[in-house]
Amino acid sequence: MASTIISAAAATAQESPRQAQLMYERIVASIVEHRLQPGTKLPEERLAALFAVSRTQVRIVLQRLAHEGLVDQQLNRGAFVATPSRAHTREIFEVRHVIEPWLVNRVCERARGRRLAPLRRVLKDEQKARRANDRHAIVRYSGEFHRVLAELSENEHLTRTMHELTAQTCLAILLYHTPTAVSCRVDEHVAIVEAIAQQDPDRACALMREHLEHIESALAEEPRVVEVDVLDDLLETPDRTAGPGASRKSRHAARVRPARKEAP
Amino acid sequence: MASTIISAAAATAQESPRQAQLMYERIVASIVEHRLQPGTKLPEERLAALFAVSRTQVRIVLQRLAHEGLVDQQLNRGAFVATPSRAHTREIFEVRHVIEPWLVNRVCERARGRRLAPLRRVLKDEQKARRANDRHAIVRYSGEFHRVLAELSENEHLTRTMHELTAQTCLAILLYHTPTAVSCRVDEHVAIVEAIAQQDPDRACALMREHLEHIESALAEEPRVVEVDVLDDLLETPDRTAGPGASRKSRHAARVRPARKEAP
DNA sequence: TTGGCGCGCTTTGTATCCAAAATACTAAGC
DNA sequence: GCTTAGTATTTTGGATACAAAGCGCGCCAA
Repeated sequence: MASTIISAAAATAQESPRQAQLMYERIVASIVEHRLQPGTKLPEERLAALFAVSRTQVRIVLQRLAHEGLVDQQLNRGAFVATPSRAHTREIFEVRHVIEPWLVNRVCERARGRRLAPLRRVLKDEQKARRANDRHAIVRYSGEFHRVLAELSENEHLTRTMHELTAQTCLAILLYHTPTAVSCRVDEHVAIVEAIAQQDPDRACALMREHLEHIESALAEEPRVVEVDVLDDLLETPDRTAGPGASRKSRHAARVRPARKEAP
Repeated sequence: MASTIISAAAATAQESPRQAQLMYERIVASIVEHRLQPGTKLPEERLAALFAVSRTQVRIVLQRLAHEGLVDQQLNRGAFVATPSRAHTREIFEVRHVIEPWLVNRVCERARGRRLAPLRRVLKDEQKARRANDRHAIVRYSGEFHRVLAELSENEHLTRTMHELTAQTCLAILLYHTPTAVSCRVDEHVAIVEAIAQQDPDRACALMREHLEHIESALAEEPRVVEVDVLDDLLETPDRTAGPGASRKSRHAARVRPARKEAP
């Protein structure tokens, strides 16, 4: 309803791709911030209505998300937020173990002094979020740290890859996170940046490796059951100018994905 | 014409996605085998006719190829076989330098003895292609070697990544290859497998690093101008049962991408 | 009461249609 | 003769309409 108004005027020009891009970013953000649960169904019509675009645009975005491993498209059944298996999660961390120490090394070489500013900024945001106890922001900035690190490597390909990996990691954490363990301790991020700033690549790499191991070791073997609602939350994030009245939660309950049927 | 007949009967069932998958594989194969030149335009209607599918299917496949970095989609202008810049090419090799030594290590640990058979098979095919002086097959198997290596790592994510990287490397080689240099010397592949078989990870890694450096150092700074035709070749590969009459080359000349207009 | 089966509704998959943009062509002017 | 502007054609972008598959509900039977 509100969303319809937004783009009613813009519907004439090529505003569609803009809205679609927005939809993409909103979905990714929602996944990363743990506001969209793994397994949540993403019905095309529903998304089309939410973002005031045609199903064509929805499908393009869903295909992209599927390629990035954030969405699972099932034939004739629709798209669901990905539910990474434990094996898949292990692979994700395996890849991160390959890439991230290298990233740290590279950033040590290339980004001295002022160029580390973006990293420091994320640390600050992360700490702020932690003080405010804003769970959504905490998990977002935790991942953001790794993404910014990738950006500093100035390798576009790895940056994209890390974008995908961190987002998938967020899903894995949500699924396998044990209630007691803390996901991503900020002091470890701080220590890594310190080591980089001191031009100590070996130490920085070691810290990164430890850090990744800490995150992974905090994961349980069995996925916990997640309660599902959401989808309307997608509209919240962007313009928080809309006022608090808009943020009623879980109006429509979205179905979670049932057990997938195996090859018949 | 001929292609129309092929799928006329199958058009009823959900044969479309099958044909689309075929189209995807055929295009990738053509790129990898240097039968499709970088910059070649891929007109939707044309592909639709060639593979007897609707434009819808073509667009899905093109989007996928774009995401994999093999195709460059330009707004309102269409899809072109990617033309990786020199900078992009450097990135590709950077990533391969990160991943492949690790792959070698992993394969040393996991794949002993009989499990190396797939690698040995590729080596054999590669040597055969070399003896037959079949340029298309040579370049295909050269890349295949690295892909199979990734598969042996049993990490799906890295396997997919290597699939993309090797294909992109093929494009880069075609673009920047200096006429004198040989792209990928088979004896280096053999040596790597030997080192793996002897459970000598350090040596295997070193050889892989050298190998990658050799490939990269054979590239020129400036892209060479490539003559363009093709597109009909896409139909050749699959059923070579069709007889020699069908393989007339370069019937329609496909336009190469003109200089892209920068942000206006 | 419960389990299976069939029917109707919902949602997805696909093709086609229309509009807009770019390219190619033609003709006029310098 | 070459360049340039205007026009026609081709090609892409996007939405919609239609067909097929899935899913839930209710009914019937055990």
